[in-house]
Amino acid sequence: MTKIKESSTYNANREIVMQECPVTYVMSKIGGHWKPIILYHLLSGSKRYSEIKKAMPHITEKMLIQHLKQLENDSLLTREARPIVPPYVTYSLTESGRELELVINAMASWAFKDMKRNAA
Amino acid sequence: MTKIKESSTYNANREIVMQECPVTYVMSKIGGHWKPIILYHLLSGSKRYSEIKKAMPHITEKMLIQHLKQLENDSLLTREARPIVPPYVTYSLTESGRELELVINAMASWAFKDMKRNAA
DNA sequence: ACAAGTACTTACCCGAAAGTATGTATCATG
DNA sequence: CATGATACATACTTTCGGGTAAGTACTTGT
Repeated sequence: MTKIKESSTYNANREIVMQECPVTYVMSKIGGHWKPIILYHLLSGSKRYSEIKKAMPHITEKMLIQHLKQLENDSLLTREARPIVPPYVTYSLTESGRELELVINAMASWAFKDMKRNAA
Repeated sequence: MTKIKESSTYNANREIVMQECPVTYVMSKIGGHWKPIILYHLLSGSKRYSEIKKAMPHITEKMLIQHLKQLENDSLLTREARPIVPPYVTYSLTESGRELELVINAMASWAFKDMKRNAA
């Protein structure tokens, strides 16, 4: 897990902004290149680690577990490991995570509209 | 304007992801600490540069104009400068920018729900 | 004995985003 | 003639997210 320095303007601003800006709050949970994609793939149901990996060929393993852990910490998904070998680990969305579908849909419909507009 | 190096894995991945992920598309337009706040302040109507600045005490001038220009480039707002001195410049949302209100609302309602859930 | 499969972990590096500090143009006013 | 107001611009530095490459643990199959 990457350590975070506390006393920087960067983080000070981030916190200030977080408290007043729900958009930034959401970004802090699902921002970055990979999180939305992970969530998207889990919207269709629980998946094994290796299944997610297969579904996202461009992500590195480091990034994948890093984000899976962050999403787990943020209570957007849960991890279930069966104590067998080879390991069998599944990830599923929580209530909170599933509710993001509405947000994602709102973003998607704006995005498609905007892409069309800018293409014309 | 910040120059962008083309041949990096980072940007390669970014482009791959952008084409398939509307969420990332939206993020590329309104991501970062400040853009959503700027948009939020403009939702209540056109504002002068100095008014926006006053409304966002923590942002530096560099960040403010940088993001205003990016938002203008992305056609989310328009800039109107009256040729007088001292300068009088106003910023207003475009159609595209105003349509983001729906997205912002979806995000906000999820954020508040999630904040409450995590506080309990 | 050794490779293969699964789900990670760790050390190191690089580039983009954000922040700091200072400078610029124009004119009105004291 | 110098100060203030407005809306920027630019050089430099720090911070953080992301990427590369390699290693780990445990067991089954050959």
